[in-house]
Amino acid sequence: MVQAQQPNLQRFLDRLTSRSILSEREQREILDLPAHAVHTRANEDFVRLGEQVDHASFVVEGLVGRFDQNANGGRQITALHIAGDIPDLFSVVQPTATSALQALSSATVLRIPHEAIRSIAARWPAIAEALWRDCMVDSMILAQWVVNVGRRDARSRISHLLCEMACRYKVDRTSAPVMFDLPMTQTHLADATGLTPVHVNRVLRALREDGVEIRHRTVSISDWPKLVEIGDFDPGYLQIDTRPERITLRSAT
Amino acid sequence: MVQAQQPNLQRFLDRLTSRSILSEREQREILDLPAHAVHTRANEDFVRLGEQVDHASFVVEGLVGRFDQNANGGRQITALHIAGDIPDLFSVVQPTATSALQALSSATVLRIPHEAIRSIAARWPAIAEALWRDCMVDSMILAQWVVNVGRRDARSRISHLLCEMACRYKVDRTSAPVMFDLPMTQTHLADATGLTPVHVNRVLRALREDGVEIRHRTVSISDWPKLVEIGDFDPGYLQIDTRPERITLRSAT
DNA sequence: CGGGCCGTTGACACAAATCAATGTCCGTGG
DNA sequence: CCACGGACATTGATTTGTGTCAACGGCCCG
Repeated sequence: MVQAQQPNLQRFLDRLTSRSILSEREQREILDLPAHAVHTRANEDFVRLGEQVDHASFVVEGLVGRFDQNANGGRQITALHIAGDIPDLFSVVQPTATSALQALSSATVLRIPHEAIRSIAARWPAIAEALWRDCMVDSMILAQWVVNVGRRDARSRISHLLCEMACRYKVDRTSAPVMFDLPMTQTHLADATGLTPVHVNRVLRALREDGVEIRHRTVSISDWPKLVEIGDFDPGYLQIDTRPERITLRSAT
Repeated sequence: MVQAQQPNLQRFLDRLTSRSILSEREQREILDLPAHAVHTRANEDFVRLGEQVDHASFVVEGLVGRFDQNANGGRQITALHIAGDIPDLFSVVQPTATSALQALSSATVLRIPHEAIRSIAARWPAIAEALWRDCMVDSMILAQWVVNVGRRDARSRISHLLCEMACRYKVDRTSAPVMFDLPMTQTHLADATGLTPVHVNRVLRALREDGVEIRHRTVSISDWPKLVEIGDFDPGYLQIDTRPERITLRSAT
C-alpha cells in the first residue's frame, strides 16, 4: 500500500536489512523517509570539512571517498563508499563533518534529512539499532585500514584494497578471472593506501606478473586465492556473510 | 534515592553525559546497570579475536589497546582506550570481536552485560543515541589514525599520538611543562604508529631536542605548541570541547 | 646472583619517496 | 580536421626514511 516516494529508498532499506532484522512496519518507515537525489561530479566535495550537515548521504551510484589531509597537503582517503553505502550516517548523531566527502567518479547520492531519520530512530528502537550497526561495520573496516596502512608493504596494501573492494562489490569470486569496475585513478589508490602515485604505478606493474590487471577502471584478477595471499586478506571484518541480527526484542509491527 | 550498585558506574555515566544529554530518569537507568569489575594484567587478552562477547567493557583504570595483526605477526594497535573509555561498546550491536583487547599496563575493567544495555537502549532512545554517539567518536579517532599512519613520517606520527593522548587525558596544557603518565613501552608506541621499536627509540631521542622527554612512563613536553606543530595536530576530531547533544526530542523523565 | 624486559646504539639493507621527463588518450576549440 | 591542453599513466635515476640485524646496558624482581 505504502510505496517508496523515491524508488531508490528500497536500496537503502536493503542495505539495512542485509545486517539487521526489521519488521514490516519498520521497513515501511524507512521507505517513507523523505529524500532527494543529488548528482555530484568527480573531485568535488559534496560535504566539506568542518561543515555542519543536516542530512545523511546514501550512495545510489558511483564511488565516494572520505578525504582527510595532513598539514603538507598530503591527502589520505580514510574510507571508500560504494553504491549502497551510507558514508556519513554517523552525522545523524555527530553532525560536524571531520572529513570531506567527494566522489571519485561522478556519483548519485540520496540526501535524507537528519530530522526524519532521528524521528523514526527515536520511535523505533530496532531502526536505531540497524543504523548504529551500519556505522559500526564501517568502523571495523576503518580499523582494518589502520592495519593495512600501518603494517603491510605497498604490494600487500594494494592487494588488500583490491580484495576488499571485490568483496564489497559482491563480485563472483568462484570463476576466473574475477573482474569488476573500480573507478579509481592510480592517484586515488595512492591516497587510499598512503603511498605515492608513482609507487602505486610500479606496484601495479609488478602485480601484473601475478595476474592482476587494471585497465580502463576495470580490475581483472586471474588468480584470486593468490591475491588474497599477497594481500593478507581475511574478509571477516566486512561482516558480509553474517546473518542479520536484531537485538531489540520488543518488535512492534 | 537510587544509588549506583557499583560506585564506578558514575564514571560510565559521566562519560556518556560529557557528549550527550540524558534526563534524570535515563541517568538512573545507566547507574542501575549491573556490572562487575575485573582486573586484567598487562599483555593478556581479555577479549580474544573472533570471540563472541556478551558484555561491554568499561575502562575504570589503566590503558587498554585494541590489537590487530597481519599474517607475519606484525602487531598493530588500532585504538587506545584510557580510563573512562568503552573499548568495545560496539559489541552491543556487533558481538563478534574482530580485534583483541589487551591492557598495556594492568587495568581494571567493568563488564556490563549486553542484555542490560540492550534493554535500556530499547526503552530509552536517548540512551541508544548516547551509546551510538560514543561509538562514533571512537570511529573519528580511528579515521585520524589512518591519516597518521598513512601520511605522516615517524616524527610526526609519534608527536601526533602524544598530543592526542595529552588531550584525551585532559592534561592541563596552559603551563609548561605539559606532563602526564602514559603506560606504554616503546614497543607499544611502535605498534600504535606502525613503526619498529628501534625506530621509535631513535625518534624519541631526536624529540628530546625538541623538549619531549619520556621517562618511567611519564611524558613531559616543555613546548606544547611546538609539539602540536611537529605532530600536525588539530584536536577537533576528538570532540572534547563539544557541547553535549541530544537529538531525541521525546525525553521521558 | 641471574634472567627478563626494556631501552639504546651502530652498521647496513632496502622499500618507498622524490624529481624529472615522456607517453597516451581524449575532449575541445580553432 | 588538426592542434592543443589536461588528466592520467609510465619510466629512470637518485635520495631518504625506516627496517633489519646484532649487540650491549640498565633495571627490576625472583
